[in-house]
Amino acid sequence: MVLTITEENYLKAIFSLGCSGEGGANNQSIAEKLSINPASVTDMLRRLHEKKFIDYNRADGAKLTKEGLKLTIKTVRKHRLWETFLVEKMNFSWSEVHEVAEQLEHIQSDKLLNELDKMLGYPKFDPHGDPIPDAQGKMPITKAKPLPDIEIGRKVRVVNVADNSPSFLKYLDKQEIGLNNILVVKEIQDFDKSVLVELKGKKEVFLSHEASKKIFVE
Amino acid sequence: MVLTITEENYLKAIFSLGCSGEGGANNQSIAEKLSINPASVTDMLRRLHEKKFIDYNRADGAKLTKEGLKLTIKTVRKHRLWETFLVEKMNFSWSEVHEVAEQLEHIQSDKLLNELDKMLGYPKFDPHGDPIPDAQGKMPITKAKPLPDIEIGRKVRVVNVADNSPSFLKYLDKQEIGLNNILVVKEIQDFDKSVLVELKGKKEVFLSHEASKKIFVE
DNA sequence: TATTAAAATTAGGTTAGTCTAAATTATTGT
DNA sequence: ACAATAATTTAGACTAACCTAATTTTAATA
Repeated sequence: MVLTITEENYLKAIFSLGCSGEGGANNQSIAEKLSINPASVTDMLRRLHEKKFIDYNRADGAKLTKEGLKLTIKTVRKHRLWETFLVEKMNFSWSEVHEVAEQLEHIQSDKLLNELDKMLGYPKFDPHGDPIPDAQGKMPITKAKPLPDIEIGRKVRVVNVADNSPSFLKYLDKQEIGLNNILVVKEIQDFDKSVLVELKGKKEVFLSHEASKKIFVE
Repeated sequence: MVLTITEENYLKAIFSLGCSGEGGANNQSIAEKLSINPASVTDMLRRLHEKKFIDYNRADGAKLTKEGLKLTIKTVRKHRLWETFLVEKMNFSWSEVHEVAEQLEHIQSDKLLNELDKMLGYPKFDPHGDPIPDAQGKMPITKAKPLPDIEIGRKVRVVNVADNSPSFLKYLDKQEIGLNNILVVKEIQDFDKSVLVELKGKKEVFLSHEASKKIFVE
């Protein structure tokens, strides 16, 4: 029941690929996510299958088993609690936390995890608006939608961003778009689907279609 | 300049063996400290020597170079700051921190380390009374002595314990001996060198010679 | 249906870190 | 000084994770 750090990272990759889509994760997408060669993935998938953490076949790809899912959700919980800690207690910005949390998520101590949760006031969402599973593995659910799906003229609140890379987050910082900001969708351009939004103080900015798809609002 | 976790652990072992004694650390003592086979140590010492982190020869054993010392002190700093964090902020007892700190000390983030230091108020000693190197690598120095070296009748304060194992620390907890406790040395028994000390509230306890050697007072 | 392209796997190799067993080198007591 | 003992090193092998190159399998298309 004890996973290596590498195994944890594979399961996380399979989890995140499985979430945002159709069936399971295929060999190639996992390889890409972990920045390794597809050939290297095969072996590990076999191992994870033997250990009963995933179901795997060529047709459906890799999918987490119940046991695999449980372990992975715990890793996700750790990752997101640590990110919250870094922002709330250690003066990190949301664009700085990911890399460090990738390390911290592998620390093994249930007591530390529980104390962290308590210290932070049992948060439900991390600094990017991603849901934090509770100690039982339950995730809060929201009905957030990506910005391009919002009707023109509606006033909405940013609740989640679907890309935690420093480059994207720093771009949002520059545009003065942050979690819980209120904004109004003014126009969607026909030719490139870019979105014009009004921020507080009447300031208006254009967001590319690519960027706007990653901004979830309510 | 980037060390693997294993390399960091070797350097820490060499450091701690070099501190409490004569010349350098020999093959066998390192193996014992790391709970591995002496034959496995040889290779790594060669590697660390090649990378200029240690000087090594059969006569003098392994000694850290300036560069090796610098890196090791940083690891020690991290370990002790994390231990302090766990006790001060996360409700850990001094007998619970070591194992988790062994994991946390390998986290790589200068910002996190500095913020940790700041959050804790730049502590000079960890929960076992061990000195915490500052950001420049400087260690506070104390003139603490082991309990058996104290004259009968003197009133002293516990400032450090030289064994961080849970078993020893829990034993001290049972005896109600903790950091900063005031105690009076009443007697040293001839036949087994055990020490009789008076705690606050006039309570008296016997400490074996083994135990008393590990308790440092001022 | 046969060919081509894409995806997955196999084969063989590498590095870090470990092991056991055997061989070598030092140390030490008489 | 020399045998016994202790410490170290070498040799050879293992596992986890990765790689590249070649091959096989599956899917897509003319």
